[in-house]
Amino acid sequence: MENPLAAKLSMFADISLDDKAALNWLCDDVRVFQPKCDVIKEGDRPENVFLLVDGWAMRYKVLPNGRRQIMAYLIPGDLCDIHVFILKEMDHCIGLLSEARIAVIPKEKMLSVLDERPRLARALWWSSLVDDSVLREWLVNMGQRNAYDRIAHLLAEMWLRLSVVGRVDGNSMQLPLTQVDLADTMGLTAVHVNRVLQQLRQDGVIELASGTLRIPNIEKLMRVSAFEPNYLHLQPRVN
Amino acid sequence: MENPLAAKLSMFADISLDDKAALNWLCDDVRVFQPKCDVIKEGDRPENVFLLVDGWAMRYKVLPNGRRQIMAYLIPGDLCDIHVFILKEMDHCIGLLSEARIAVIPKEKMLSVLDERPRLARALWWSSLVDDSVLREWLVNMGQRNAYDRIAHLLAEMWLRLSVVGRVDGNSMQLPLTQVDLADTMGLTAVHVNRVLQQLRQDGVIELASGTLRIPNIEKLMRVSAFEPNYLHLQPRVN
DNA sequence: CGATAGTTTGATATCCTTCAAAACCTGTGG
DNA sequence: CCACAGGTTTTGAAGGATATCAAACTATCG
Repeated sequence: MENPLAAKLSMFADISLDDKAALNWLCDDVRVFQPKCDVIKEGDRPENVFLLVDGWAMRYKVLPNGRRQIMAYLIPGDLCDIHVFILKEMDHCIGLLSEARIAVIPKEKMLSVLDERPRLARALWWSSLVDDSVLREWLVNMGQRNAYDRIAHLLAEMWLRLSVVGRVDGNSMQLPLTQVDLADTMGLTAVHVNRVLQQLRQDGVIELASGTLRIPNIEKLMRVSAFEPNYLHLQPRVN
Repeated sequence: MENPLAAKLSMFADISLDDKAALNWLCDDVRVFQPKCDVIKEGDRPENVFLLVDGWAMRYKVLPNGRRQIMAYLIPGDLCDIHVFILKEMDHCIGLLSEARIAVIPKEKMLSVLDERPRLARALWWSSLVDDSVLREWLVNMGQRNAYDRIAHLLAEMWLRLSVVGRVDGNSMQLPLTQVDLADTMGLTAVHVNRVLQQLRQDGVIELASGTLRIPNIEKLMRVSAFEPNYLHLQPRVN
C-alpha cells in the first residue's frame, strides 16, 4: 500500500518520486505497538517524531478530577507534531486506539529532510496548518452544535480524512472507538452518546456495529451535520 | 514600550539585540484599525502576516445557522499564523475586539527573517506550538468543565498571557469583551454567562466592570479553575 | 464458559437555554 | 445639558438537553 503521508500530501502539492523516496526513507524504522498503550506521555521530552503508518491514535489529556478529553484523532499519514522537540515537555499524551504501525523518526532525520526538500517542507507545513484547522473545527463543534449534529459532524470528518489516505472501502470504514471514547471526544457522557447513535441509526444516517461504520448515504450525513469541508483544505474537493 | 513579541519570545529563548532589531524591522509598517472590523475574512487568500502590536483580536467562525464561535483571542505579541499564506484560503475570520495597532508584514519579509535568523525562527516555532497548545486547552475547557470553572479558567489564562507581554497592571487588566463575546467563546448563552459572572463576583474571585478586570487574589482564581499553567509553556513560571 | 469490556435501558436530577422584558450605559445630536 | 438610540447587562419564569446513577444485557476472548 502507498505511503499514507504521500497520499495526504499529494492533496496539496505534486509530490515527486524523489520526495516519495525521502518520505519512505523517513519511515524506515517502523515499529508495531499494541492498542491502548501511550506513545508519548504528558511530561515527556520527545527526541523523535512519530508518523502513524497504520492504525488510530489520539491526543488526550486527563484532568486532576479524572475526566479525560480527547483532542484529536491521528490516522494513517498523520505526524504527531513535526516539531514537538522544540517544547521543553509534552503537555498532553498520545495514546493508541488500535494496534498501530508507527514510524519513529529521529529529529535530526526530520530536520534534514525539511532542510533539503523545501517542497516537502512546504507540504508538511500545509499539513500541520490543516491539523490546526481541524482542531479549531472541533472547538466549533463542541461550542455550537448539539450532541446529534456533533457526532454526525465528527463521523463525516473522519470519513473524509480516511478516504484521503485510502482507508474507506466503498461505503464503510473501520472505527475503532468505543462509545466512551466518543463521549470523551465530544464532551458528552457515554450514555448520551449511546442514545444519539441509536437515533442516527434509526434515521438511516449510519450503520455502526463491531468497529465498522457504514454510511449508506454520504450526502445525507453531510446534510444533517451541516458539514462544510473547506476547513480540511482538500482543494480538489473529495466527492 | 518594548516590542511585545520580543517580550513573549524571551520566555522561550534569549533574544539578542540583533534579533530584536530584526523583529522591529518586521514591525515597521504598523497600522491602526478600528474596533469590530475584520482584519482577515473567511475565503481570503492573505499575502501578509499580521502581528498584533496593541489591542485585542479574535479568531472566529460564523456557522450557516448564524451562531458564532470564537476560537482564540489574539493579544499584543501574537502573530496570526506565521505561514497562513501556504493555505489556499482562510477558513475563518480574524476580527478586532478593540482598536488595534497591527504590523503588516509581507510574506517575503517574514520568510527572509525566518531564513536568516534560525534562532528567531525557532522561537517563533515555539510560539506557534504554544498557540496550538492553548487551542487544545480551550477544547478541554469546553468539553470537561462547567460554566463556572470554564469562565474562571479563561480569565486565568488571559491574565497569565497578558502579564507576559506587560499588559497586567498590578492586579487588574483591560478585558474588552462583552458578555456575548464570552458566551460565543465558551459555548454558552450570554444570559448564563451573566449569572456565572455574578457568582464569580459574589465569591470574591473577580471584579469586573466597564472593561476592567480586577483579580484580588490570583491564587484563588487559579484554584477555583484548577488551572495548570504547563500548557502555556512558560518555563520560568510566571509568578 | 466464565471474566471483562462495552452497550443498552430506565428513572430522576441539573445545568443551561430560551424567551421576554426591564434596567443600565455610553455616546451623539439638538 | 438633555433626550434619545443602540448596545449591553440584568432579572424572571419555564422548558429542554444532557448528566447521573444503577442495573441489565451483550459481545469477545482466553
